[in-house]
Amino acid sequence: MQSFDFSNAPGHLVRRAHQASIALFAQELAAFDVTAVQFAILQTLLDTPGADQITVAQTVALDAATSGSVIGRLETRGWLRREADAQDKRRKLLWLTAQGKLAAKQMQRPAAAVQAKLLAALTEPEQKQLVQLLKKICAD
Amino acid sequence: MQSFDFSNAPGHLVRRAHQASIALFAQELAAFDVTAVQFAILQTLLDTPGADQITVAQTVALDAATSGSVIGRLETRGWLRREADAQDKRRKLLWLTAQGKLAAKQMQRPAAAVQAKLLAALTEPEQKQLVQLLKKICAD
DNA sequence: TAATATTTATATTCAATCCTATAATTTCAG
DNA sequence: CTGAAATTATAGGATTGAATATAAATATTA
Repeated sequence: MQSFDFSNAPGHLVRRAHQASIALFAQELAAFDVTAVQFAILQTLLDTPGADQITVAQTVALDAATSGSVIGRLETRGWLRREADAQDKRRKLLWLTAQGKLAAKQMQRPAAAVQAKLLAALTEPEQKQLVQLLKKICAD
Repeated sequence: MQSFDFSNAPGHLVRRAHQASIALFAQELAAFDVTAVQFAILQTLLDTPGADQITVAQTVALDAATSGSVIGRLETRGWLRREADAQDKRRKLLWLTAQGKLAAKQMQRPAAAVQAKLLAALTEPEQKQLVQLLKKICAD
């Protein structure tokens, strides 16, 4: 009945790949009860301690509102703390707690396993190509 | 500080690609105020009128709970109606309304434009390859 | 046939996501 | 310097998404 073939549409495939990625992440990191986005924020703060929320949001590709709520959950969890910037009182700077640092490092191995499993159906060169193609369409 | 390089992680790139896809969809189909998932359900019902919710959910890759709520919104919108199955009273069968059919068909052109724009940064062969690779990792 | 298991739909809960609006600051222009 | 514009954080609302629990109906098995 001439409907749109969304099963081959890249938008639909990307959505399904995202679903698979999220499910794998939850499975592999069940012990931490952490999401992929939370993990990304923790890794960012491992790299750049004291960053402000906006910078972290840009780094992990989130809008300010979303990053605020996710960071709030990480704070409640005791993995990071927010501190007002003395220079610019609008800003809140973010620091991992000791537990946050430890957890963030322990998550790295299972997070790498997620990536491997997500691409398990592809050959080595296909894996590299997929990453390159995705980077191209994600380039701002 | 030896953090995880999520900027090249396929899981993160897939999430960003999904974000881009959703944003493009909202932009190109602003006149319809419809989401990609809602669109997929409408196209499915264009193809298989009278399908039940579970079948539709599987077709568009949604769990039953989510499809139920999305379908409820489409019903409120007047684009489809739910009808109890006389044979199996657990089931509700789905049918597009006249307006639903019309809208679903009018959405096809802008939805195709979304796919084209999503892949605009890629060459023709790259586009085909990305779709093939995504299909591989999405294969159940 | 009766008890059990499965299927379907829905409600609830939580997280992620974005949008808009608002408040508080800071910066910039006149 | 003062008023306008931009920035940062947060609140509220809506949608997508999954998990869980429950209710209703059907199917299967003993």
